[in-house]
Amino acid sequence: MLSKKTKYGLKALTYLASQDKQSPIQIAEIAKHENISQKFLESILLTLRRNGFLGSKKGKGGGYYLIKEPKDIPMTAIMRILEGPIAMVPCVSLNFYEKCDDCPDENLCSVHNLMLKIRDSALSVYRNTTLEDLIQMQTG
Amino acid sequence: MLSKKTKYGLKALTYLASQDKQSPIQIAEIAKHENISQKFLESILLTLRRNGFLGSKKGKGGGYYLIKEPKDIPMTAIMRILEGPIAMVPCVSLNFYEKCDDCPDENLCSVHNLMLKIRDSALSVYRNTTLEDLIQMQTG
DNA sequence: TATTATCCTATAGATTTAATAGGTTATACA
DNA sequence: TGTATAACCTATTAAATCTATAGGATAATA
Repeated sequence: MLSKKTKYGLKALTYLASQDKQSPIQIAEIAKHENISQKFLESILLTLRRNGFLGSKKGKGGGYYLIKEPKDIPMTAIMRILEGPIAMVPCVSLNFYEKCDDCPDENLCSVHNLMLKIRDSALSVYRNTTLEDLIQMQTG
Repeated sequence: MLSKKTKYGLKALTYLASQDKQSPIQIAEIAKHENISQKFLESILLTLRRNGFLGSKKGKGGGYYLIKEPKDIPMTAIMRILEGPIAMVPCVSLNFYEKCDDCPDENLCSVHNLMLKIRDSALSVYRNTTLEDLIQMQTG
């Protein structure tokens, strides 16, 4: 299951990316528009800022804004920050690898090899999809 | 994340499918061979039996055995029973569809459309992989 | 009738997720 | 300079889910 955190984060990023003006957008506006708990969204946007996706400005007229061009933000990066590993098991994860406690030999593990395929299939989607593509999907 | 339940279930099925003899295999043997808690595995095999994948026999010489040919058991079926929906969000699920509370229009939701692609990519793997293929993967 | 092994329900413990609380800090502007 | 605004930050709670275990009931074998 995709976590609400990731879902809301993606929606917020899409909303920010689809704005014409480059002035900051308030959390409250995004939360209202996307039907998200404002406090929860607050913590999500904070994470995205700390990881270099968003900039922010405090006080009146403040809010959040994208730091990079939507076309330069691949889904792989966003997913890894919000959702964690793209792989379904740590033993096939590129960025979060961990050996299984059971399983003496990964190469002989049927689950390992199946999940390798699943990982690759997901990667091929995420690697070829940027935030800009997400906006396209939205409108068409 | 793939649940332990699914992981263990897949390992058990692979183990059963890779046996030469057609006599029942005891839970204890599978659990030992695959380093799985026997009681936990018990409940998993029970689920698989109730869903028509396994047959069982009680008493001495009893155990579990496959009902169908490994080549006739697609991963889609196993995953849906053990792990639940293949889709990461209910709104793109073929077998477990649910509308999102937020989201007035699915077609305009970027998350929806992204997860549609992810679902399709996973489906293409699961649909083209049977239990027999899992054994092949196992041996290299 | 004793032994074996599955069957079945309930429940406990652990972990993760989702959301809230409550205040702090920085900025704008009158 | 003071007030309103809006992000910043940590901690905590509430709910859900996952993992595992307990303890006996049932059926088959010999």
